[in-house]
Amino acid sequence: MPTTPDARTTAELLKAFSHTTRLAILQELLDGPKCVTDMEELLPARQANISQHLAVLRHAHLVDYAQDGSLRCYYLARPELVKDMLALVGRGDAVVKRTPAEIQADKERLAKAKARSNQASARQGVRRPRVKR
Amino acid sequence: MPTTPDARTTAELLKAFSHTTRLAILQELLDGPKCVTDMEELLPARQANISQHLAVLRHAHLVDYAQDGSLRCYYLARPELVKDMLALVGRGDAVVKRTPAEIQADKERLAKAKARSNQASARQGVRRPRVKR
DNA sequence: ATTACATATTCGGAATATCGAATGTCCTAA
DNA sequence: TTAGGACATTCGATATTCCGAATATGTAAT
Repeated sequence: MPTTPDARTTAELLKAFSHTTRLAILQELLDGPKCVTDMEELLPARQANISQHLAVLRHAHLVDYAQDGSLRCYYLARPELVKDMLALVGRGDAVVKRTPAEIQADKERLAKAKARSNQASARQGVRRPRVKR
Repeated sequence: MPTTPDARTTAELLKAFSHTTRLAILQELLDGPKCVTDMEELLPARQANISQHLAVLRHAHLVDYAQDGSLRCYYLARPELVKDMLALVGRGDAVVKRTPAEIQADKERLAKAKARSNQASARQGVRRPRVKR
C-alpha cells in the first residue's frame, strides 16, 4: 500500500519546488526530456548552478535522468505531480476577506459538528470563555 | 482579468508552504478559524514562533485574520488553494523510471511535433548532432 | 490608571541555501 | 593515450531562514 508522506518530507518536497530556476527547469521538462546543455541555452544560469539545482530536484525525486553517451537526458520522475503543481500555483485563486460575523458563524458551525461527533463522551464544553465586546 | 503570477511570486508562494510548522497551521485552519492560543495548544511551537510563521503566511496572502476583542481569529484567505495543495503533496505519486529507449522515443515525438508546428518557417533542422553509441 | 492577557515585533546567533570559481569524473573520438 | 566535451561536486563567500528571548502593542476587566 502507498504510504502517505509525513510533514517533514512534504515540506522537503515543497522546498524543492520553491526556487525560480527550479520551477523553470520543471516547466521545460514538462515539454519533454532535455540534457543540461539544452537547459543552459534556455535558462539564465550557468552550467554548475543548473547541475546543483538538478541535484536538488533529484533528491526530491522530482526528476531522474537516463545516460545517453556522454549526455544525460533529464526527465520528470512524477510528471503528473509537476503538471498539477504548476497548474495549481498558476491558478491565481481569489483572496477572500471575511467579516467577524462570518468567522463567528464558522466557529459555531464547527462547534456544533464537534458536539455531534462527541455525543458519546460526557463533557464537551471546554471552550475558553469568550469576552464580551 | 486575473493576472497570471510570474515565476518569482510563484516561488515565494511555494516557500510559504515549505515549512513543517506552516503546513501544520494550514492543516489546522482547513478545519476552521483559530486564534493563536488555540494553535499553541495544537502545535509543538511557542507563541512567538507561531506568530512569526503566521506573518509569513499573511505576506503570502494564504491567511488573514479578523479581530475579535483581544483575540485574532485566523482563517484561510484562499481555502481552495490550500486544500488542493495539501491534497496534491499528500497524493504520493508513483515515481517513474524510464529506459533510454523511452527517452529516445520522447525526443523523437517532440521533434516531430516541433517540425509540424514549424511547417511555415524555412529551416528547422537545428538539432545538435547526436553522438553514436 | 493599573493589571492581565493575547499577540506582534525586534534582536542576535545558529543553521541552511545560493552562487561562482575551480576542479573532478566519465565518456568518446582521434 | 591523449584530448575535449558534458556534467557533477567541492569550496568559500554572501544571503536568507529559523528560533528563542526579550520587549512592545493593543484590548479589556478592575
